[in-house]
Amino acid sequence: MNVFSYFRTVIEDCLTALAKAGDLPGGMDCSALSVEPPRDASHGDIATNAALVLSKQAKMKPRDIAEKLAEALRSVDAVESVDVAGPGFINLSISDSFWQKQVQEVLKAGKNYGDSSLGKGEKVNVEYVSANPTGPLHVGHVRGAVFGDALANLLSKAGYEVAKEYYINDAGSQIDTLARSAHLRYQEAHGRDIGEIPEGLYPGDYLVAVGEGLKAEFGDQYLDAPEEDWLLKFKEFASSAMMDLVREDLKALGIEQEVFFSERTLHESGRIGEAIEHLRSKGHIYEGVLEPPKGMKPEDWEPREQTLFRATAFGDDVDRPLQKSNGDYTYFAADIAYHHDKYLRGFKHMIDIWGADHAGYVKRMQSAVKAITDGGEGDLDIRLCQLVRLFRNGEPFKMSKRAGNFVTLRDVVDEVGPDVTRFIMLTRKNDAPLDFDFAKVTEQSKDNPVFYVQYAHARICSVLRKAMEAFDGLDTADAALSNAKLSLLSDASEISMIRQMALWPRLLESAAEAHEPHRIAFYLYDLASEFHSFWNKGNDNPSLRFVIDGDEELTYARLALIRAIAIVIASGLDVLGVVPVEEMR
RNA sequence: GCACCCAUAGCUCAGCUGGAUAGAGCGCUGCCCUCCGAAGGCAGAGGCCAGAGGUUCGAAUCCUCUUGGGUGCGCCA
Repeated sequence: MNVFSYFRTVIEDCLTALAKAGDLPGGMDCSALSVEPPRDASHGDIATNAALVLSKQAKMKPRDIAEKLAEALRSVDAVESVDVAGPGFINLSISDSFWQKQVQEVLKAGKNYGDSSLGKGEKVNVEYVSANPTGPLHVGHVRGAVFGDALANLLSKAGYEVAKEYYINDAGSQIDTLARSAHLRYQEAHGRDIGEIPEGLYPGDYLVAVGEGLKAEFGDQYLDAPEEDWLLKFKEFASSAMMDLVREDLKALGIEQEVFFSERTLHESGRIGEAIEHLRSKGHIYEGVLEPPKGMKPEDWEPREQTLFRATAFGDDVDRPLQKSNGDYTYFAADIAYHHDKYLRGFKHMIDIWGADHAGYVKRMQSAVKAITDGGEGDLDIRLCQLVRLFRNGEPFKMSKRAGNFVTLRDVVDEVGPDVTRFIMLTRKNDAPLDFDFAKVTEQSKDNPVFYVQYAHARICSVLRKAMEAFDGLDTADAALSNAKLSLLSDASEISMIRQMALWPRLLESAAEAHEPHRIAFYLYDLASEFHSFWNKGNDNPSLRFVIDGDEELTYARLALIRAIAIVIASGLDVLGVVPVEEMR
């Protein structure tokens, strides 16, 4: 149950009742009305701005509305007290018994607690990573990968039908380069000395295995053959080998996308031309000449007539070319066809995750989606992920791309593990740069949020184990715990912990709406913090410990409480794709 | 030149889509603990939310301008 939407309906019911009694006008628009936890705990549990928002419509002073509404709310069962504050806020204090009941709600719902129907089962396509298949994923891909995956999980928990997708950029000149690099390794596999890898080819030794594979596949038939004989075959072989690498890398991070969409197939099937014709039929395509960008003059710029998409009609700054001078389609043209395809597959909502260096591309893609979907009903949100800066013990990490020894995704995951990697990547807003220190992220201390959250979960598991030792035959299954005598949970810090826990459904929804999975990481930190602080109280005051010798009833109620906390932590970690641990090592 | 992103405590960052006296961690100061309920605890100081206007009951949040950083700018993907 979402406590806040519950009280929203309570408040709206009161307004309706007041309207019926003639104390307020009826049929008022309540859409701007908010029901939320007040920032300051001294303002009670729940605050609403109802009186302020309705003042104009009702043609009454906010305080007057507030007094009437407050009076009505006082007779609501779960409401302990009501007061009107400031310009007309209404603050509600909720009874302990209402909060205690939330523990039971969580235990009964389990991991499904907080799941929302916000998305109404609508389809959303989340596309992320989408790197060129020219080598293993490097560290720059990690953040987008984690972000996209967590966002997809988040949306699916919020009631959307989510597809996780990867667009394979296997049509460009990089793939030619890949094939040529592979050909070199193919020669090497036949025992030839290839010397230094020439400038412009990929030097990475991950291609050695590809060379071996090509040898096994084709023998020596292409050793001295002209490029046109083998280029196509080598492209296919190498890029598919690279995609296997990519998939393995992603799997190491716990990511498994269900659709891998090849750009090349768009070119081969004529789909790009179809998409352009579709746009042309709507009048969004023309042949024209672009102005050179002002302020910076490309050296080799010369006016040229080309096929242009009228992006300016959909919010972009300039119209965008769809064909290169050699007749090939531009990357953008293929991307239009790709997004058109997503739309035709039933995705009205699309989300792309890109690196921040592609920011300049956002407007044109969004305008294309508007243009190519019926009545502009498709919506494309593009989330940009900023750089990750690597450190070791505070020292910036040097890497040389030229030597091919860049830091790979696998380097990171192998060293710190997928859970730490994923959590840390989500401890910052996606559009803010992030520092990643190999030493700090694995440190077992309060300063490390991953540890702090995991530790809370592990501590709870350890308390449960301990309780089973202390009380013979104790049933710690959730179903049994939900029958605990929860009214015993009356200490202020117990209620405060429940309050924090009950924020989860609301937080999940707002994070989903905002497409901001990082909020979950911050929430989990706060929830863990509530738990740790209660734990610490038990150090000074033994009566606040979880396991109380000789008082099975109280122990049981506290077990129910912390078990519910553990469920919410695990549930949140699930969204982030992090496995909750049962003990620290 | 143009577009987009960013600017919050000394540092690193949150801030629930416009709510009340702006929060956390680190660092700093002062107390407490040395307990395996180990991988510390409690409290305190610290702010013109870059600056200036505007929108309204109400702005860190929305709009405009300025300053200062980042990214990108026709046939790369």
